[in-house]
Amino acid sequence: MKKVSLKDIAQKVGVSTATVSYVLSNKKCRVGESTKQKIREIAKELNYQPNQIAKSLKSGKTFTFGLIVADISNPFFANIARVIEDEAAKHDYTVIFGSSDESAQKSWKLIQFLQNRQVDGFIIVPTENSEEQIAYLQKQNIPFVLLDRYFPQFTTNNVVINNYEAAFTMVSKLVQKPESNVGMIAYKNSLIHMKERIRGFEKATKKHHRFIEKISFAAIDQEIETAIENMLENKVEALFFATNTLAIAGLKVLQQKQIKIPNQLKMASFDESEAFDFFYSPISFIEQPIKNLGEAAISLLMSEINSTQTGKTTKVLPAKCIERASSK
Amino acid sequence: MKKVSLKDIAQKVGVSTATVSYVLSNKKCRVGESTKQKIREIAKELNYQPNQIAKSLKSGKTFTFGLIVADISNPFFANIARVIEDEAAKHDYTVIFGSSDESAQKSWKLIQFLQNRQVDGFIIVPTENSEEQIAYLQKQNIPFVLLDRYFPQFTTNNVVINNYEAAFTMVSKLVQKPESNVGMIAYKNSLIHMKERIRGFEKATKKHHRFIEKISFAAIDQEIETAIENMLENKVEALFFATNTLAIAGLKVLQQKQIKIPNQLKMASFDESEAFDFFYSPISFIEQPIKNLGEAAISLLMSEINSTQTGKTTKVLPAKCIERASSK
DNA sequence: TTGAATTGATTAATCGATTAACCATATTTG
DNA sequence: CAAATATGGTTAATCGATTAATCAATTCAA
Repeated sequence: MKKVSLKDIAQKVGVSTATVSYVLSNKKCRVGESTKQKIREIAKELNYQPNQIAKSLKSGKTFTFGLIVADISNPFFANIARVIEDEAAKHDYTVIFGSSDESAQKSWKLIQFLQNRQVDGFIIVPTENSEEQIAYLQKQNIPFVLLDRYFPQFTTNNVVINNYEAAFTMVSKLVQKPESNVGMIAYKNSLIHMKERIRGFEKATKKHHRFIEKISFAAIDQEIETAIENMLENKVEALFFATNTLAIAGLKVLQQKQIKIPNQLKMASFDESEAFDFFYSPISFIEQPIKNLGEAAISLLMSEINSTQTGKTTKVLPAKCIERASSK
Repeated sequence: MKKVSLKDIAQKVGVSTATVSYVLSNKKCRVGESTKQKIREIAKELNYQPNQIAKSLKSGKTFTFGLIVADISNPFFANIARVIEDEAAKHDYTVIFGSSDESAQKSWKLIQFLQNRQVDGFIIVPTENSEEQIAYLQKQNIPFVLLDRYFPQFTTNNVVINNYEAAFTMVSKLVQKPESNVGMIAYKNSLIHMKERIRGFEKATKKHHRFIEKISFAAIDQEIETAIENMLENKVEALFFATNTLAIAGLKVLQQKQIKIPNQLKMASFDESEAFDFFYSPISFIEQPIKNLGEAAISLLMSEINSTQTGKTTKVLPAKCIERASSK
């Protein structure tokens, strides 16, 4: 069965499509009450649903946002996606999402793909080496907000957390004994959020012997094992993980090696994970304000779209250190 | 800067938009080599990107699927969404998703929303009381596949797991001592997947004293506590959870009450969770073949769209019982 | 040399909804 | 009573890409 269009209603009522359009869109226009009623009646009877594609073509607006995250199957991003979905719905927007897998190439493909579908704006968790993509969006005057990370050299709308302070605070608590060996496991990644987390770690460990291992996103499982082994060889007494994914992978190795936490090794991590709660000694972690992040992103994007703001805004939200058994 | 259209290229080259369209879509049509070259050149220079909205309006196809899951922030659905995204991309389709929160009303809104955006097909995790929605899609001849659950009274394309067998197998292992008290915590939900899981539990506990508590999805945290307390009062020796969400919520209560697993209480659950691995006695669980589920769903949907199949198909995939310390 | 065939490109309709501009009647107003 | 103003609608262009139908100019065959 083909979809019902304005034309079908117009024919059945015996008026032009224009009249039908005026009535159904409640435009203040001169149409007789009886015709109005009849049109509404028939529209309901045929269960008329306006074709948004046609509307979009005419109006140039799709009421759709593109959301590009690193990986939707990562709980952090899935949760953010959920918040963004809900917030967007409040403004009658839908969300189309895609995962970049931290690959600039995939990210670029997604941007083009979504742009061809005329999304009204983007929320992007940018990958390494995606600077030209950001420049492109800027040049095209497409509204967008960067999330979780950004490029300091560009003036863009950003929503991030205070990575440096959060890392500093957490690590300070973790490594109270000076002169001891301490370690951090991070991603091999030049993006600001990672740099800031490392900077926070370094600031907090000035008086320690520190070891930093950098893992590449694409080969976590392989690289994490050697990284952990190196840490153990260096006899670190405290270990800080830059993300939940790294921590989970690391914990698996530590468990295999039967390292007791926190007795043999104290630890803490960025981000949440249900697993952290159920570990025999609950893992200390830095809780990101996911709901606020999503809300801020949509709010910024909306004001960008409605051009209610001049210039660009960077929102820095505070993360919370949750100290538990693993770091004491 | 406005987007580049066929018209812009046509003007710059000095030909009609028709010619440009023929050249850029590689239609076998009589156009001179020199004009072809020039058009391609200018198109590249202006970075022409076809407007998919316009294409869609003309062709009636959007190369977009609508995916409705219960909750994208649930790892099970997030993982499935990821697989579906990747599989769809292989066929050059995008995915628009939404969360129904197990509410038929929200689900209906999403369906209408997505249909107005002319998605070419749906993958739906149906909620309770959404039978009319399924009937509607059938009447409208819209291609769709039901995932995780389905309605036996409708002949539809379904992709599910063998809930009954999986539950039976797992529970059989869990409750080897006959005559003992055993319990199951499920959702208050009449959908087939839940019924089947309960049926499997009942089949495996014929010779036991069994207790079943049913929790409503919207109030897990409140209801799970009393449910667990009831179980403890009834002195159950083994407890089976119908989903990972229930298990996680239940474990939190059990931990509060300092119940030792499996010494005081053996347990197992449906679905995976990272938390299961890190619990002091790793939780036994039923592993769903997420990748296969997503692949099967897209594969069915594609063959429905290309009408390469007659009639409807139900794919039942086997789930795997992973036995670990918690159930021994 | 004239009709047929080939080449290279244009015209115009179409998808569905919107909306400025216009056209009939009917009703007031001066 | 003629001119002005409402009232109730219709026409046609538009958004951008596609494509059947057509046209003009050239080349070829008879």
